Amino acid sequence: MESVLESVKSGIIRAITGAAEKARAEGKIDFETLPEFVLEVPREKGHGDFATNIAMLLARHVKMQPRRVAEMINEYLDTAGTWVARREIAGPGFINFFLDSGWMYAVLPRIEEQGNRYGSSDTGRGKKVQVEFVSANPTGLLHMGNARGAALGDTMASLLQAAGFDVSREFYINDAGNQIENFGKSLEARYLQQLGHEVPFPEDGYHGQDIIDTVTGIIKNDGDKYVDVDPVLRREFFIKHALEEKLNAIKRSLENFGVKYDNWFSEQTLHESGAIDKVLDELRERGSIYENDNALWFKSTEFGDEKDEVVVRSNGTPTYFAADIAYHKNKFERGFEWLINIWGADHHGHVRRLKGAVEALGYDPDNLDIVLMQLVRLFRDGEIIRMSKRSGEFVTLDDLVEEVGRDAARYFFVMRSADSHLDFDMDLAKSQSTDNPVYYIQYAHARICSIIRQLEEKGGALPEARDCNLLLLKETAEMDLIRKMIDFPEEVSEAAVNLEPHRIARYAHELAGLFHSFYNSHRVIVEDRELQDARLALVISTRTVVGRALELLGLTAPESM
RNA sequence: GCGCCUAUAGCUCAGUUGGACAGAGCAACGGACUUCUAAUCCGUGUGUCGGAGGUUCGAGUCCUCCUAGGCGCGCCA
Repeated sequence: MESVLESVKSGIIRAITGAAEKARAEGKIDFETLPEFVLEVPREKGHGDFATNIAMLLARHVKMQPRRVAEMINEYLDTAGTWVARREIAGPGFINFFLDSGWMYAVLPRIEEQGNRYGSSDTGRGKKVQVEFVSANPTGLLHMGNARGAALGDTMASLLQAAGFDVSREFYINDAGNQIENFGKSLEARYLQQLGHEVPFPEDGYHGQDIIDTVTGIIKNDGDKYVDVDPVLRREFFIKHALEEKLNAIKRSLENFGVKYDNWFSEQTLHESGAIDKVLDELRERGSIYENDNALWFKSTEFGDEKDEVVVRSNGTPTYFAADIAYHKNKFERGFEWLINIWGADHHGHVRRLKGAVEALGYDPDNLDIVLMQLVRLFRDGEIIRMSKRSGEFVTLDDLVEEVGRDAARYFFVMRSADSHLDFDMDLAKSQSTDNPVYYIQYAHARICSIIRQLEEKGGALPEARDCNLLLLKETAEMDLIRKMIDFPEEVSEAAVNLEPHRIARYAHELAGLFHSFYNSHRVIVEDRELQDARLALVISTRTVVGRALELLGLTAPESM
């Protein structure tokens, strides 16, 4: 359904187009095709509710002063039935439109009618999208980078769903390759060490306490029965056992963070099914692969990369990159029309070559978007928490959720755009004060619930917006709040299409701010029953929109605080 | 050395995709609770938009160069 904003704007745009064409028909101005003008909301309130730049764009073609063109168009402009009350020509040639404020009231019955669907749209037209995020190595615990990826990916997916895309959330499990071999060797060494054998620990092994715990668990169940087992079989067992344990822990952590996947995709299956060999054959046929030094290389330089990349090592084993190519082909084969990957910025070097590989396979690389997110720095007591496995100070996702809570953690991770470095202030995230944006937003929701409770205690009934005299809402604070809610559907689809969840974090904060202003200057429960009903309609809608914004961000909407 | 990202108020960051006088939060100061939750609100001001050129009616936004910081440049992932 067309939003309130869209329908008002499209009416004015039609009028502008009509005026330009009429002026041309009467020989006043001459142009072949109308330039792509915009009808936008000016920054300055004094410049009207909407403004168009059509005159400045046309001026270039018709070789007239922009203001003269504006006057011409203004003369032919018929804005009957568009809510436009007044218009002016200003600045270098803008035509500003001032609307009768009545145009805004329609949003309240709209929100009431759509409820939690308000803000959703058909922008995506059911396009199949896959968001792949976190995809952490199943050999360790989830760190801050994974946590930010989880919050960003999950929120993007929610936004895309709201914008009418058919979304699937996926986690790629790196359960194959060198690092897994290494993982197996580490487990094996720990196992033997725990049982008193003097064995060296692998040079690049996994030093964490967590794998010692895993091994202790194995010993508890099976004792020393693997000491005399063939090492290859032994490692195979350890890997299988440990991966399952780790993966379950990762799943639990993410669920605890409010993130649920539609699919967990195992890299190992690509090796076992022959998908990797197949995709390499295909690339070879297409001439994108060559042999050098007994290894196979992908010609990524043909796609703008700095150098070519090995896909099969001289020892015959495929690289991670080879698996990734097969994985992305698999994604397209599953019918996804738009692939979104969320990666840490330290992986940016792989973007070119993966897109190159996608292109080499005959797919459009523009259908693969790789969102790079900058790293997270944790602050506590004003100091950076330096995390390293060696120092032992290592904050995991579980630690973070336990310390600051899931809502604060999720909000802080998405409140900045992905490509800005994130300074995560643990003290601020924990504080239950005005400084904390999470509480600020949730408090707005709780306050509205409180008003409604008060009303019900007094035996009052909730009105329906369409039965209210909404014209009674004419205070600045009321109109600002209504105007903001009108923007919500566009805000959601813009945030979705541009993969910018921070816009919704910001929007929620601004909306809450407008509500708090209103709350402090006007009472809802008042003597005047008609006014009370109109204001109730206003705050009920506000609760819906704040609640929906919180929901999209994956936060709870408390009824009292 | 080459490549990618970043640079906006004292701090942390937005900036409607090229529009009019560049915004918000925090910090600072002063106010507002016998009334729906003061976890709130209302006032007070701050900018060589890192620097230099260019593109045009118009640049924080696009192009080039320079400076500073982060990251990457393995037959690791």
